[in-house]
Amino acid sequence: MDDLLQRLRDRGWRLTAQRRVIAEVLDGEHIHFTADEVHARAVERLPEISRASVYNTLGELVALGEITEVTTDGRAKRYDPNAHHPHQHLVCSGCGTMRDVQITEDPIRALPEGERFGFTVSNAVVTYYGRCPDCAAAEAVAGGGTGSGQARRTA
Amino acid sequence: MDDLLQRLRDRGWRLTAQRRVIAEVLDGEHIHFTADEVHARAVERLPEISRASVYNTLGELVALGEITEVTTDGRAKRYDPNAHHPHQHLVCSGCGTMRDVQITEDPIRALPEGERFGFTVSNAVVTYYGRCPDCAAAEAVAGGGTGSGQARRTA
DNA sequence: ATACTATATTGGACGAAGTCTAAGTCAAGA
DNA sequence: TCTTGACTTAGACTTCGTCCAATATAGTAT
Ligand SMILES: [Mn+2]
Ligand SMILES: [Mn+2]
Ligand SMILES: [Zn+2]
Ligand SMILES: [Zn+2]
Repeated sequence: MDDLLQRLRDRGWRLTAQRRVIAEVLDGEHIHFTADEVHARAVERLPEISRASVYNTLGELVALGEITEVTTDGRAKRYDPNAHHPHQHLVCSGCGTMRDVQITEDPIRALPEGERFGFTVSNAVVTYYGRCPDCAAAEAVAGGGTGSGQARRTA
Repeated sequence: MDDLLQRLRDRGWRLTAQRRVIAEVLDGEHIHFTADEVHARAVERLPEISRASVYNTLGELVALGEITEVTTDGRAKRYDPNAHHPHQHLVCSGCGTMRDVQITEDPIRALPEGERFGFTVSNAVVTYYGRCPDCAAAEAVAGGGTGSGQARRTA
């Protein structure tokens, strides 16, 4: 975290209060926040921080490879501070909860040459979808209902 | 295609001009359109068709499993008529072109039990990112430039 | 062929997520 | 301490998508 701030300084960043607070939020709980969730937490420490600064800083951190942008479905992007340790995600289609997972195979190896069409393939994103235990339980209680509808939490 | 209309009729759908036209557009070129691209092409055949109907129908077709919704980055969702033949996608990070690809491994098998956290895992989406030959060529011409910037086409 | 009605369509208002800009502020070096 | 270019800010704006009340119509019953 201090190392992060140092790396940023080394890259010529001005260390503003805003950037410091955003770094703190991302460091605190390493979990997948949306930009607005980051903003909400940043405001607690620095009430006048703007949405624009959060978007700017997150975008810059992504460009530097310090955090990762995760898009699941049509919802808001989430920002993943766990960027130096490559991993994939398991997402609950009921409530949106997201967990880091490690897989055993290198997915790039699963793409044969004949399926590359001359592309230079640089990375693969694997996302698993399913029901988390909570949503499964909620469904059981609801008595085999429609299977849809669920308050949308996310971590 | 006619079979699609038949399947819809069998499911109790009213066969309206709008739905017919949307089915035609999706059938014509099997490629990954956004809702607005579908609308633009539908309008050529049925000028008064509304955006709302396109969204409604696409949503219904997805629910029936007749087409698939594809989200790559933060942009508009794309609709994939190639739904009865499961596949993954290879996306050019330069221009956004998207190609269907077949992979050799079942990605779900690459997720160990210990990494499932009690979820019932139902499917995995694998997306490959890279540079298409055109973008690679354009870069070479530009003489090892920044590597960014590129008009965003998509197929 | 006509009437009926549940289902579908429409335009436009609305909303969420994100981008952009012009004016003001401030971190850091001299 | 002064200076200045990098940074921040509020709010307008864009894009993608949803929702609604009013209207039209596919399919069926008569
Ligand atoms: Mn993660
Ligand atoms: Mn496809
Ligand atoms: Zn859940
Ligand atoms: Zn390309």
